[in-house]
Amino acid sequence: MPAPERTTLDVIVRAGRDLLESAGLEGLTMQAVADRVGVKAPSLYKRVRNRDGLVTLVVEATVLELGERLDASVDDDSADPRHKFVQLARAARRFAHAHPAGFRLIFAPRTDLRLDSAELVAVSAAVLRVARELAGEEHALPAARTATAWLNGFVSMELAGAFNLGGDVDQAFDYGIARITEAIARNPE
Amino acid sequence: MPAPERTTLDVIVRAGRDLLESAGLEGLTMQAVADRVGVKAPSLYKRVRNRDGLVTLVVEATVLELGERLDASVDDDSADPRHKFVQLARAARRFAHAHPAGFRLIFAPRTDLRLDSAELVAVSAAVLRVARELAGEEHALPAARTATAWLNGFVSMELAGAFNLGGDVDQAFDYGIARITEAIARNPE
DNA sequence: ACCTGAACACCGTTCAAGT
DNA sequence: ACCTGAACACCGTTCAAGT
Repeated sequence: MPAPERTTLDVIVRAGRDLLESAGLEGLTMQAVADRVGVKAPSLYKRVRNRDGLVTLVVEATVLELGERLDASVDDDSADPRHKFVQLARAARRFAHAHPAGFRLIFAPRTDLRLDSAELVAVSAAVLRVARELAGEEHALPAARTATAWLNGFVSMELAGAFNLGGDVDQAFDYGIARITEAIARNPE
Repeated sequence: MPAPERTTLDVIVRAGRDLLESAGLEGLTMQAVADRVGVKAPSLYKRVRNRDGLVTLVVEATVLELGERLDASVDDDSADPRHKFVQLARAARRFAHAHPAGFRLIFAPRTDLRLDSAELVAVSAAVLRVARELAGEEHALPAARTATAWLNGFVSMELAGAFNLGGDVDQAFDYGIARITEAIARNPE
């Protein structure tokens, strides 16, 4: 009486992420996930506590991938922290465009859903490193927070369509990067 | 064969806003709203197209109130645009703390829900006015966008608990205001 | 040890029937 | 003209029964 495993937690989370992007959070149903992975809905409860648990796993996977993308985006050889900061910001925005629903969920979590601090640290690592170069050791944390807040705010407003009123959004983004960089840099010139 | 009106659209929207804050978006159900206003769920469809329509009305009412609060927060007699900006930012944050779920919904809208530009203009009016004083006529729009993005980002991160890692959040907010003001002001000194 | 069908509670929505 | 009960489709979740 063995029992063939007909799916995997990884496959389930992958299906969840795909559904989130293609059908929104409300389209991420247990039945839809089950269909995708070729199983009946009740079977999912063998790998996942419940729907909220699955959503949490989806968000965590998204945060982890974002962290990797950010890490990979900075050119460590560069001596110009301003340029590194631009690279970081552009990479984050690119990720948000590629995974809008997942990105939104990171900072607009459902009431009950709370991110592990480990994951948050993972995303902040790259930002903190560049912020340290840019603002100096003792201002690194507030500088990183200010930059992250602006970036998150800009992108979520963009995704929400709040910039429809005219003007080139790419240009507005670059303007914002320049201003924020200047604001947090040690010696703006 | 008349028909006594047993509720009002206003009462329904009010109930929706209360439920949103006390029970979250998923607690804002047609049945819960119906219970609150003393009617059965199907009757709500006389005043509201469907649940999404109700949520839209709730968000619009929230945006309108935020706009009023922002307008009321700036001291028009003051000659110091920097101070006006601080007042604006603090008022927005106060509003977000008082209506966290509603505030989140403004810039993290559901997929299908789109804000009327009229409402967006209402909120931005006060911000644009101060931005004009601060950054000059031709930089007013990008300055207002940069400031709004930071503010929205800071508050949503705060509401999401992303600042738990230590440090005084009030202090971080004031630090951020100062930096952003400096970044968008015409003549930072 | 995993999978499924059946069942339950709950939700959004429609509609015929009441007043 | 508004209100309601009944009904339907859909969802999350549990659990006994299969292999």
